[in-house]
Amino acid sequence: MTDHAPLELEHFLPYRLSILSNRVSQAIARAYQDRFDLPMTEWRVIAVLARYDGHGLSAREVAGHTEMDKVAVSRALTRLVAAKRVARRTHDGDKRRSVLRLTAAGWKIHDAVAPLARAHERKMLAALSAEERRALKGILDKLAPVSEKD
Amino acid sequence: MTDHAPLELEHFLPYRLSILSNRVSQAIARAYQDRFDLPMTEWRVIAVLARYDGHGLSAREVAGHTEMDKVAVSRALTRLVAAKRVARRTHDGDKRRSVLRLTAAGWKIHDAVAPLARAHERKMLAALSAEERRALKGILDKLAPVSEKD
DNA sequence: AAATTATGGTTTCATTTGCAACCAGTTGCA
DNA sequence: TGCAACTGGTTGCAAATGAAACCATAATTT
Repeated sequence: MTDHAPLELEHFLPYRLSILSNRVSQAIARAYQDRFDLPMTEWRVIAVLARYDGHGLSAREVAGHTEMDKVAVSRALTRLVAAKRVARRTHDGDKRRSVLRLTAAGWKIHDAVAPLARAHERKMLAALSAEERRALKGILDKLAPVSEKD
Repeated sequence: MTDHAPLELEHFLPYRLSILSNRVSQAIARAYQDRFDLPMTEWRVIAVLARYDGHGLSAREVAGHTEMDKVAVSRALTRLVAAKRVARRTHDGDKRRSVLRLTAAGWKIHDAVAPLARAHERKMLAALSAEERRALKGILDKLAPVSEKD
């Protein structure tokens, strides 16, 4: 019998990362979905519109800040606009661009969900020591570029 | 103007985790897919069958080890068996259970892909210092339980 | 200024994924 | 035994995701 050097999945970094991330995302996604009928994608759009309030971001810019592709953003916006959580106007100088802003309803969702999100993060971080928390930040900073698209 | 305390997505742990994991997974997935017509799910099945060689695992057991749900495993197996990468027999004492084994072709794939996987992991780890690598393991160990299903 | 190329955004279609219902076989128990 | 509850695995259907084609407008080239 040859030595096949089988890979031990449960110690394989990309695998562990994927499992962890999927579990976390799914838990959060379900929470938002159940309480606000708000899929993750839409939450992310709301989050960046809140963050860059007053800038009147375009869909392209939202895509940049959320790391979503433009199709996903477009679909999220369709629903958000329909639900009147986001107001979409057309850019004055460029009729292709949209100009996006949270409505009052959008802000309300944001203000309700943001603390939930933070609580979730805190719960995760609570499992770690202070050094581990610091280390994790550094690690993520270093790994992010490695995984970048060419 | 009220204080809306907007959430900064790019510093939000679950978000960062999700972005990182998705990028990594997708890069790897594409590599396997392109070279071996092997989706991640099927690779995972192969990996655990290789790991528990000789045990004649059932689909249920594969699901357990891969953290995939049984439907995903079933579908992956359909293709793997069709491609003769996995041999499926029926358990002697229990006709519901399948007994799964890698075929020679399955092993060949495994032996080709495993080093690729390891190389990918090495590339990630290379971005980190020795302490960071150690820290990361510990962090993943601690975070995994937090995210567990109830 | 007409023709080309590029950009913001949407639509379409094919594939993937998740969930519930389902089928077959097994176990527990009256 | 015979019936209910359970388990391994598959199927079918609906929603999520991704890639390419597409439309309208803008910028660039000649």
